[in-house]
Amino acid sequence: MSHFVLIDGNSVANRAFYALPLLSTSAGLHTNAVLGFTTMLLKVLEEMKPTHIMVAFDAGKVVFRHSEYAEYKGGRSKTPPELSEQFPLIRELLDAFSIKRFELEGYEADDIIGTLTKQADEQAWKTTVITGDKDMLQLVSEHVSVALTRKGVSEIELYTPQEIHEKYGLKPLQIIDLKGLMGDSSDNIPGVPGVGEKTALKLLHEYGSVEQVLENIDKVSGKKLQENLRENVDKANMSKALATILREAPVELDVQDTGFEGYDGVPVSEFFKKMEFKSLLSKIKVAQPADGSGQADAKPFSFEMISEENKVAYESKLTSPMALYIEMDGENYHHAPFLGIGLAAEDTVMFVPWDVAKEWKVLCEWLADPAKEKWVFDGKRDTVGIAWHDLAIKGISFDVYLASYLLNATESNPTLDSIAAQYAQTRVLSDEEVYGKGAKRLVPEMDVLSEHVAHKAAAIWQSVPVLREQLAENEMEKLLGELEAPLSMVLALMEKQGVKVNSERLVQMGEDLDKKLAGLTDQIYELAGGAFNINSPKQLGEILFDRLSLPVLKKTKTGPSTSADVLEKLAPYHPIIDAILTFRQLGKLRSTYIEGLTKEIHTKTSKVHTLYNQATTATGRLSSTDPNLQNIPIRMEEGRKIREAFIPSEDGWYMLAADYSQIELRILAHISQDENLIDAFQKGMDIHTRTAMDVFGVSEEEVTSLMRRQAKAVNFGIVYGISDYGLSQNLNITRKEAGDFIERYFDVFSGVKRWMDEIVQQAKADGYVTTLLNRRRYLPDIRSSNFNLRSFAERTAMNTPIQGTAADVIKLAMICMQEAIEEKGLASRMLLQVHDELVFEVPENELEVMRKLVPEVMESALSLNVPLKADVSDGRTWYDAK
DNA sequence: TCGATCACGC
DNA sequence: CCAACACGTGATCGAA
Repeated sequence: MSHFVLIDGNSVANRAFYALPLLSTSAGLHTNAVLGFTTMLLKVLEEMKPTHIMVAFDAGKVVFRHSEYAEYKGGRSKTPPELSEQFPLIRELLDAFSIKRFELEGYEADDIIGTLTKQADEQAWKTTVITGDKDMLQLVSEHVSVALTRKGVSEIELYTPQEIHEKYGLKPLQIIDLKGLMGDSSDNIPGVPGVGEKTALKLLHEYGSVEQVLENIDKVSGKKLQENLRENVDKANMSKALATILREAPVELDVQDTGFEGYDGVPVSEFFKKMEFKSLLSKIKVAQPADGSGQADAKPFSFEMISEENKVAYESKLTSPMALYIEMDGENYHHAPFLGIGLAAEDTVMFVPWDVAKEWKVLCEWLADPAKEKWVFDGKRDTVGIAWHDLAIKGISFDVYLASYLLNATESNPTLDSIAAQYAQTRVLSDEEVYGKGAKRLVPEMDVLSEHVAHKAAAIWQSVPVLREQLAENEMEKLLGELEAPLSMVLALMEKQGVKVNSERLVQMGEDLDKKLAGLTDQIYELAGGAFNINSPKQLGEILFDRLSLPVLKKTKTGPSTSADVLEKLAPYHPIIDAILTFRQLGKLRSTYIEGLTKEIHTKTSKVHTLYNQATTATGRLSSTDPNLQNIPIRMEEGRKIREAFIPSEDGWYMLAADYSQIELRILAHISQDENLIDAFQKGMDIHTRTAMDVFGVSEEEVTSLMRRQAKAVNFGIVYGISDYGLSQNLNITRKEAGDFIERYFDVFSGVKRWMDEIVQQAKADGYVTTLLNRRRYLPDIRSSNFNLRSFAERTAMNTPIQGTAADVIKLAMICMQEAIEEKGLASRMLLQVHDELVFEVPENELEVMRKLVPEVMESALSLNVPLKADVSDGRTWYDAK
């Protein structure tokens, strides 16, 4: 059966460009859009097996729509040169595959595709359109499906009439009416003001089309909506016309001419070599000459299995550099048993079962030899894991895990299989494929296991040169070599060291909580007039809003909201509310912080050994799990008491904590160069009071506590990049009032405003933003037509340089601090990092030194044009270090 | 098993 | 009144 595939070339290339990091060849040719396009194309060929295929491109400057609406696509910033230069390459790609491409002067790809799908539809051909543009959903019919690219271009979502009905409750052609009503900012289609997707769908479900809605304006509910519709009849009609894809373009191409019978591997692999798509080369089938001379491309994978008997013969193979991977059974390397070690270099791949490895003296010495360079995936994991076996690894010279994270921080927690797919020729199975998941997880037989681990080591070996090149391209070698890599070794020490926990204290607090919770439960049942599960938002909602008839202030997807901010507003209505709030608070303490923490106490050490994840966050911060030691309560006194259970691991020692004061705002002052903000910090003022003075135009004495609180919330919003809506929720004021606050803030701190405008512009041009140390975050949604996605990306553009630079600074401080401790021969140990705070355990005789040294090191980690400030305190427990 | 809701930190 | 709440982790519920 025939299958006709039509690709919207411009749309797919655009999506690919913004979804992938800006890669380039050694000659400096940008290739990310080409790579994304190729990935999509290979996937389509493999999964859809088209018999006919064609790619359409936009052509010419004067699109016929311009004559109808001069502003059409006016809001769109111009294509960046890094992308435009890739279009000729994409054409070359298609020629290599012998795939027909088509463009028509003055028409968009949409219209070409619209016309051809109509032809295909008339002949009842099975047809699929590949695009990133939702407008194209209007082309869907019995024979025509539209596949929308998602997550950039790596995944596709297929739409038939059924799917469109399920998702929107509309027929395909009504997609045009939807756009007519709601508009599309990316194409500058105006739509009707005040009408978004929700309202538009409601109107269409009721009336069916733009025309019908306009005929029945009087019946539409909502005065403002009626008014908007009445005033914008022309706009609505015009928008619908603009959104309509032409299906009668003068296309002189017969569908029959697009036949496709597979591609010739030779020109394709030539093209891939030119693009330096090393990982794709292995995926294409090059026809094998009958004499077998083409074997070079299909070298089978092989590796050496090391045993007690043969190990001596491989001693000489332990070279430098060499890729190393330690396979463990489980995620938590503080406990996970070791299974084996994979090793790889240019001409060797080996697997050493752990039982053999741990008794192989030459290998253990090689591991501990700092002169023998190791390339690894997550060196912290290896270092800590092997330390639990009283062995050591030294000489880690490249970590593909950290490198891959720096190249694309939005893909959090890179896995080795995904790294291999991007940067190596060897395919690595995901651990889930090898072990199974959940209850079915099982360590496989040795033959499967050894091959899996060997693949991992080989993939690391192959990835390193590619990653190095890309890091150099992005100027990130120093960020990796001087920040993340040394930091991973500092974190390894902290994790292995662990923090001592007073479990008796936890037990005692748990018992107190149990009593209080039992009392509260009785009280709540009494007030509610019956027993129910207080932990169930659903059941709680029924009690509050049905039985007690309290007003519903906010709804979630599943029913009325019972979150703390809502309950606080309901507190005056009924005494049960306060009891529930307290119950929630104490319940959280019990389950997460008493029970959860107790479970994580290591039996041998009586300590908790957290896992710091160095490659998870989009901003460059660390995160902490098992247990999470970055969210131990502090704001409420009852919760704060949990910190009494965190104690020094040696008798007579102290806990010492130091935190940066307002580090994000200081960084904002530095990068925005705002004179007012710089002045505030240089004078050492309380920043929230100063903000209140400036925003409200009053003197220091006139700042009320309300004014300071509001100024603090505005500063909070600036630092965290929240919207005016977010600020209004925080302060419990209207969105307009919140907007006014922000406006007044920007009047006073005009340098901040200027910087924020610039950074958004820059993000739109580059597709990413950077921190002071050149950490990078891609913002694929920055030019999205979806208001929410775009606004979010814009706030991220403003927030990430601030939060990310703060992360850079404390990471630097940690490296310097560890160096200082070692250099001065101190016994004190760094234990924790909580984003802007460092916690140490310190012997009494080092207290004086550390009280001075820690803030000094933190404050001088990076030199800015405002001073950095760190406050230090100490005590017998973490609680007392306040 | 997994999404939704809630709550803790910075 | 388009819709929406930075960055994380973890516990619990209840529908599949």
